[in-house]
Amino acid sequence: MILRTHYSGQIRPDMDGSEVVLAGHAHETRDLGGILFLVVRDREGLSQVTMVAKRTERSILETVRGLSRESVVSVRGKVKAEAKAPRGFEIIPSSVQVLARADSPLPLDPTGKVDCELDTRLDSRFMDLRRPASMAVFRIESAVLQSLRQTFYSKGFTEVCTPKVVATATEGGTALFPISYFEKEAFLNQSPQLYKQILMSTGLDRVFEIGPIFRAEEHDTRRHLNEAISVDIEMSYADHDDVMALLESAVAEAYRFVGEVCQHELSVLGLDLHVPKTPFRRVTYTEALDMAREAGRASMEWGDDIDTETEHYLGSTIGEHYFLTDWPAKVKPYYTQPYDDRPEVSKGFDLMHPTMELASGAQRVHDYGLLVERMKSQGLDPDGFEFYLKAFRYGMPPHAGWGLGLGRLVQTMLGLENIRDAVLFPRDRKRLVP
RNA sequence: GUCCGGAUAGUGUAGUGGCCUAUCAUGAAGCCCUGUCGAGGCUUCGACCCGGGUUCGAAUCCCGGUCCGGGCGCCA
Repeated sequence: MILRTHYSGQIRPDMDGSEVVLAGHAHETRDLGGILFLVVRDREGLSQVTMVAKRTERSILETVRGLSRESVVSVRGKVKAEAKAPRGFEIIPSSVQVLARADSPLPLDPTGKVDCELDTRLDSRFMDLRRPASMAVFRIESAVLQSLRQTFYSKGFTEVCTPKVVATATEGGTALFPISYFEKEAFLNQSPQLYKQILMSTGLDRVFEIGPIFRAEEHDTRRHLNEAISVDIEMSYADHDDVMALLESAVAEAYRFVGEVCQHELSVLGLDLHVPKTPFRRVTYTEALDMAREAGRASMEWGDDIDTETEHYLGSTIGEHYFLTDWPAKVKPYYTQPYDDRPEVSKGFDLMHPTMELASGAQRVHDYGLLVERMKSQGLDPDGFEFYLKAFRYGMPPHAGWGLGLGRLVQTMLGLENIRDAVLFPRDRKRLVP
């Protein structure tokens, strides 16, 4: 049984006369009485199947007339070049099989004739993804992942998988999800940070991980989720400048690659992708604060975290990707390396899109004594971190790294209003299903 | 968490106290139609988030709840 020989995108008018088998969803049928059209949709597009009533087998006509929208069909037939047909060809069927019948009414309209709200779409995500514009986002996301992996492998990185179930909640200030782990208390990990760093003491030197992170924060915005995919790297014998260079080239290359391999998806979305120019502008925290103050847009003191209003002002002023560097040490985590000559300033950085933060990273503290001291000064108890600190006592190379939010990268690349559009099955404060 | 806005057929919407037996589109069922491509024409079906209150009368006003959207906060 052959259920498909060609996708829609592979059929062309010059295949006139050849037999093909299409399979997909019944996008719509148009019955004009004497002539009947069935439009079959697969992941590459639409194909029209044409049946002239007088010249078509009765059983085929009955099957197609009884077809509910979105039923799954397999159509065997001959390609006929036809100027009157969409895309210049149509299929004259010799058989039409219904592989699965769809119920009616549908939870939303995949043809796009009637709008639907994000919440409705997410409730029936399987059906939403039949809309070409929704599917295109995730085929592009896949290309972004492929590109990022290619970049990392080409630079000598090893892909790793670190645990998502962890024992300690003392990693930092963010809220973690507690879970039951046999007789013990455990948590879902908020970041692979500590494990990436432990791996730097092994001599593996360059690692990356693409995996989920979990944050139990009550945030409820169009750029936050409680489960996200983080693209994380850690690199030995490198400083913050080295990993910023890697980050900007990885991001720019992802844009370039998507533009090359996702032309169909980009045209479905009506986008003309602009590859950001590297190197990205570097703006120090102090410069950013001065810019905002001069414009009367900031009431912050040096040392405060940058608030959303200031972040948006900077983004709209700068207008392209940029790095925010040289953050006050006290607003960055304990593992962020301070400058030798001015310890109140750190080698931490954020990668910013004009609309939001995409990534944050730093050169890390690799000196055991300094790390313990920094932990204590941020109110953490080093005893809870023994599994981590141990790796710093037996020869830890200097290293640096970053974590990049995949959803935000795709969201900003495609100009999506809500990060939920860029995640197949988003998890937020309210949504746990599907 | 907080502020602002919202919730009407399966979906998307109109409707600011009586004109609502609730609009339109899409959909579904049926009929007509040989080139549709958001096909067209005709008929039919299908809805006011939940609970209280005000009023002669509530989809509409008030209170509480639930859910949704946006801003901010939170996000080492």
